[in-house]
Amino acid sequence: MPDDQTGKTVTDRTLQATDSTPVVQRPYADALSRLKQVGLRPTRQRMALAKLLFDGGDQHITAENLHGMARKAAVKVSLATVYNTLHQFTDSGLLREVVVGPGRSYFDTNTHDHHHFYVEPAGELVDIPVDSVELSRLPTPPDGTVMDRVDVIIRVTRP
Amino acid sequence: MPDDQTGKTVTDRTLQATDSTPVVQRPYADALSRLKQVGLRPTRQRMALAKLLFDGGDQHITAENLHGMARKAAVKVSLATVYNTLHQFTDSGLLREVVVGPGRSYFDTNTHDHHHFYVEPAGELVDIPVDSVELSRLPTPPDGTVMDRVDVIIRVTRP
DNA sequence: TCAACAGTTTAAAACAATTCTAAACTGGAA
DNA sequence: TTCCAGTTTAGAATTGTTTTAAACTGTTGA
Ligand SMILES: [Mn+2]
Ligand SMILES: [Mn+2]
Ligand SMILES: [Zn+2]
Ligand SMILES: [Zn+2]
Repeated sequence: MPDDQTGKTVTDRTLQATDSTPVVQRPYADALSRLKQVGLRPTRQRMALAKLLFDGGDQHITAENLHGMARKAAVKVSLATVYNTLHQFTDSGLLREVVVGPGRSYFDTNTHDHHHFYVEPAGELVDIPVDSVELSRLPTPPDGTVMDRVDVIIRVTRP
Repeated sequence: MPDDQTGKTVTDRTLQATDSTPVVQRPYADALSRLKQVGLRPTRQRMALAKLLFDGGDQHITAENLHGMARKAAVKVSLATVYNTLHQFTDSGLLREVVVGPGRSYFDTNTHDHHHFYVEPAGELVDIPVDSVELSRLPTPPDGTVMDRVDVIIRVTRP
């Protein structure tokens, strides 16, 4: 049986994640299972990016930002691949894209229904728990269209 | 007394707007008064752009779009000035900027409190009257920040 | 086991939207 | 009129993203 990069098998790490640091564990298994889930080949680059994205808590990240994280983690991946991957992940529901400004788009690892504060001029996104916004009464979409999703962005500043 | 382009004075047209085509009238006076209101010099370019923007009903327009309208109307103005002007108008409250996608930003002549449908992939913005969305319960902004405005964008598609 | 091929990655160029620069111009005060 | 701060402009630069076409690699099935 051929080794992967670490020499550890997937199932090993999956089954032993019982105690300590509960938030992040089984990074390899998690990344792999996510890719399998959506039918994307687990290539070296996608695995590495998936780990960077999904290990640890939710994050709001830009393409450049993720590319920088990859460099720091000594993962060799081109910016084009970072963009490809982010879009593939978004299209398959692993990520959500949040647009806050012209030429400023974040990818959100939290795909649950929730909204955002956008802190200017810092350019920082902060989650709003879904139950702290109540959106009663929504309008009927224009004829011939169907509602895809509702984005609420609350722009805030530091005075 | 020197004529303006049309040979009509401002006050003339202001006072006679009583009947017919009620939506658009006194274009010159309107543009001028808006500029005065916010303390921007009524230059040839700003006046022309103000007319294009504020004559007629509310519109959602891009910079390129407005530049194109200016060309058609035989107004000589550079794209840089169009951008400058749109931002000055936005900063002084004459316009509102609506960001719908990375690298896609619209300027809205309707500055009242209202929301938007964004029709994809056409890239078309449609107003939602404010009273057809009810946003009960808003969250408290993060510490040290103050709420600037709430944007609701409902993304819809034609299936 | 390995050839074959579809899927993937990549450097580099291209692109689109926007901003910057530095020089020319102009509205309006004095 | 003169003068100057404010304005406009062509063109270059920047930013974020997409495209291209060639090289590479995971997976499959002989
Ligand atoms: Mn996208
Ligand atoms: Mn702007
Ligand atoms: Zn989020
Ligand atoms: Zn609008």
